[in-house]
Amino acid sequence: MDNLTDIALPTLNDVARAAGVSTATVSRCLNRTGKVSEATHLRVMEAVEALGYTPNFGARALAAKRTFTIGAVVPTLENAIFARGLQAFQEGLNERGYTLLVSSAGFDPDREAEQIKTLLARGADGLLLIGYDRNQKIYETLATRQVPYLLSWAHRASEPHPAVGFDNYQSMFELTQTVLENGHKKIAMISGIRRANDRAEDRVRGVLSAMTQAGLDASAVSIVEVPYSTENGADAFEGLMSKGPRPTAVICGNDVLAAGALQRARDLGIDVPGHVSITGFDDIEIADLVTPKLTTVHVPHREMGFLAAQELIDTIEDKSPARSHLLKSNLVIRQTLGPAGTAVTDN
Amino acid sequence: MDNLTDIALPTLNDVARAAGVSTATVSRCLNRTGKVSEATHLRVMEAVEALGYTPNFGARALAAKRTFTIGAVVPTLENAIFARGLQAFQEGLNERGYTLLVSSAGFDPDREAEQIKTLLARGADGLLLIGYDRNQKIYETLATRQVPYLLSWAHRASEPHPAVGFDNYQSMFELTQTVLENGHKKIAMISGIRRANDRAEDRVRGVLSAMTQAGLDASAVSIVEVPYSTENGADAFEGLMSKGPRPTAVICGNDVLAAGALQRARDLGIDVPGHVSITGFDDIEIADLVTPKLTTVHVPHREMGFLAAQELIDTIEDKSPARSHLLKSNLVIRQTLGPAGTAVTDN
DNA sequence: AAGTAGTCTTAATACGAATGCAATAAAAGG
DNA sequence: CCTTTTATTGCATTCGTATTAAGACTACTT
Repeated sequence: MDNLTDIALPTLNDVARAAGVSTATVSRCLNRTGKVSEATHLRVMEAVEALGYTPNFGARALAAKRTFTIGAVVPTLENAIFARGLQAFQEGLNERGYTLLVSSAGFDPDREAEQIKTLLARGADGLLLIGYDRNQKIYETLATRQVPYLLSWAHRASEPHPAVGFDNYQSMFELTQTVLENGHKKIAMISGIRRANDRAEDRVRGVLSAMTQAGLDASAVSIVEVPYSTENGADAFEGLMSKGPRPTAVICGNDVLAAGALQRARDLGIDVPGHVSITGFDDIEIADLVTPKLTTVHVPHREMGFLAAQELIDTIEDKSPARSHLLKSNLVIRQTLGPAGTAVTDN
Repeated sequence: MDNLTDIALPTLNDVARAAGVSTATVSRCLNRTGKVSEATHLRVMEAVEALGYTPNFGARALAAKRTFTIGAVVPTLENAIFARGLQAFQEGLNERGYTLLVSSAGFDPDREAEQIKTLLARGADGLLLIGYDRNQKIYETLATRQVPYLLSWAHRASEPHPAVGFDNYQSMFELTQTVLENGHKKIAMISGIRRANDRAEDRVRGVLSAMTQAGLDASAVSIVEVPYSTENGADAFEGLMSKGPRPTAVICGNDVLAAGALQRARDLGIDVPGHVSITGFDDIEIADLVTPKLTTVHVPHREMGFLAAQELIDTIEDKSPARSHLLKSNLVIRQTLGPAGTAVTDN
């Protein structure tokens, strides 16, 4: 009666005994590997059911050196765009019998490295990482241990690492072209922190490059760099509007920053897009909910997540090198972008 | 040269050999358990560093029957409110050396049960679950296996399960009282699906109860039940406004539904709060970004996550039964709630 | 009837880390 | 200098599952 206080989980052995077979046979039943007669299979499954047996994950990983687990390290889960991409990724994995292990690194390279190590120690069969920028050592570790990995959320033709993503530079380049076509000449940008973040970096480059190509002075663009948050977007916007000559368009590194900018514009009584145009990037739900609706770049998050899942699993199972895929983003013209100079300058 | 193709990870054994000690000693160094002399400790740590050793998670779990892992199953990660609460929860866990394993069940009870099983098989030392409503069998399994668990996001004095959360019923009751104080009599509600969701259920009860207490006919409240999404919120709102006598206030089950309703109101040219008042629940970022800003109930997500982490770990380590904590939510009066009957009825 | 080719099963071992118990070395006491 | 005591360290076993090589049994061929 005393040892009722520590009921042990049923093990393979228990199932084997209950079914009157060896553990090897039970194992084979559960993994659909090798031949097992119909009758035995049935008997085993009944025992499994009766005992409520669940395989011990640790033991299984130890013995098989496979976990059917994929690890993903994202910068943050607080931005809906990653949460959504991950959702699709997870669906893709589940379809093929894999489980997703997520962790977020808070845009901190050291924490990312740590999380990757943890994921590897947990026996992840493959890894999904966001973007290219990270310590070279991490890539070396991955290569040494022969862990299949895939980068996402970015795609640079010049990089050797396999990636399923879109071109941040090109996307922002095109958005900026559209802004310029609206007659804007004084442009400002609110960017995320570029250090250790190739996506932020590429987006800034896209803006500057479009300026230069249009014959404008790229160095005249005021760039404010802040961590992604609405609060920071709002403050950065206010800063831009309060000192020096006002820009007629503020290009934001993502929708979160843009939403913050828009909110502050409203609070300050600055008309958008009458006085200032604002653009975002990502096309998260919020872009369509704010007033006026945000002009932004739609990122194919679901497609990206799904395709990444397929590609990564293919790599793991075929042991073939992963292939890169370039997906298309597209402009979503809504309401926050308007022609320059239609409003009276109240400065 | 051939076997360079399959480089094995360093094991405890490798470290032991490199440091010239036994595996037992290395293990003790790594776990700060038992006595190890300063000198050996140093030597071992150097070997660990040199080999880039990381303990094998599966093996460790198998031998120690502890994983320092907490599993959490949330309905969805697409709603920012869970993502944020989880963020705080994770921080609380990390502080005490635990790791978080998240999975989302998409509001599907069967998937939730499945995810719980998976988490247990993975050796989670404890579980965080959202709300009370789930199959009794799950609670039985948890009790049998003696897995510490904690519920969150809800708190009902009447339930025996340990929970760190707030009172959904009471919160909505108070919000509704405030709505009624604004003179509203014709109320409608857009709720999430109530089946297998005690939070949604309690929120509806809160509304009806406040009506009754104010001497109004609760059965006159039109309740539309839809899965949480802005799209559904928008459609539900349009439905409410197009048939029958229009309500003067629409109470939404959460901010996502409310944001959708608000968006559709704008698209239909219905003034908020002039013609209709709208309220939300959760107080996610979006509530402050939409125009007009959403009147809602602020949920103490960070406090909840943090406290849940502490409580759960205490339970695991002290093996004492978990204690429940009732946290306070509070009304956030913004702009979408106004007095009833100020606008001309255009119906 | 015996050999043969299969088909199923089992016994035994490996996987990597933790830990109770035994052993050793060093320090203290006499 | 020998006996106790104490501080470290090592040996050997354990955890639960996968898997290989070998054994048992069946059915078939000749």
